[in-house]
Amino acid sequence: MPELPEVETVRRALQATVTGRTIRSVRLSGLALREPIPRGFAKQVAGHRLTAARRLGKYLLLDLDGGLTMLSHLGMSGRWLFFPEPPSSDMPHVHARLRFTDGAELWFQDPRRFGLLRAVATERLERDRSLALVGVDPIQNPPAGAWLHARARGTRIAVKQFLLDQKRVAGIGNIYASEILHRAAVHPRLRAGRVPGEGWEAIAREIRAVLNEAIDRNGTTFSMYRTMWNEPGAYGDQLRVYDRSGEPCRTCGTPIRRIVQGARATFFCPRCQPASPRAARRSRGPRRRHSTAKPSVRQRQTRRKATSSGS
DNA sequence: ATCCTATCCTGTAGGC
DNA sequence: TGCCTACAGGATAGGA
Repeated sequence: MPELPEVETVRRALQATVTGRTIRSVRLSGLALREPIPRGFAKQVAGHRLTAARRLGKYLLLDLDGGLTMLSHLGMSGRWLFFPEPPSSDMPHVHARLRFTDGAELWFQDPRRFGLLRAVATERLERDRSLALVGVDPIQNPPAGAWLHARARGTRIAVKQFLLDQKRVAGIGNIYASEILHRAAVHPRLRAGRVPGEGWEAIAREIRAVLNEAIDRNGTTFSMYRTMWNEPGAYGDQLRVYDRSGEPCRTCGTPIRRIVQGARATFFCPRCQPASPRAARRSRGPRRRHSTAKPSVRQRQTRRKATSSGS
């Protein structure tokens, strides 16, 4: 569920609320997530104060004093929930409850249990078996088009799959991969090794633009994602292709198509994202979104709607 | 080495 | 209404 913008939204909320608080005690559900929460977790973190909330790709890093870091991943359905005063009624699928010395609580809820929660010595984070596999973070360290181009040389996987691989660029998931490729005008099935340099320049540009715009809107709520304040993300209105199968492309009106790649849905516009570079050159003439001086009526409406509906 | 498939789990939407 | 199936924002072990 949560991709980089959703995780960043959660990180900011955690940074603003739980840093400075000291953990008094921890209760665990005992159910395994992606892997079991380690037995000693509660004892490790109890008594320590949260000093910072960081993020790497889709991983959240909650630093504690004393050189310890809580490493968490939200998987498909994970949420961190903060309660200044914890509710008396129980909630389902809560796997960890951190109680602070002031009575506030932080809960980790995860119905599908694909998430992750463990404590790692801060100085050993780079060697953590999960984090060690995480590639560059596109917000902290935006990859240049040439860098992506070089990384893609010789690889035969589709460019959509390339963007989903967390070992290269970390944080892009299934929604934003489709969105980035549409805005970059690159067909998702193109082999990454065959995407031309100008394609990678466009992809690099749109990775930054899409992720930053999504962060500005607190992410996308497709079905279950909520911010830590239980509010939906507002980027949903901005989606150009994701989950819009059959609906008109917001750029050219052509019906959006849904295909399956690696058992995941991909959405794209067959006209804006031609299957071959040759076809791309052929069709580039009539509609040049990025070079027209005047935004289209539709673009202006979208912009106005976005600014007026912002929280 | 690289790439692909299946798998973990629950909730929900849509078809009948 | 209820039952059934398909699918969902992720990561990864293991096989090809």
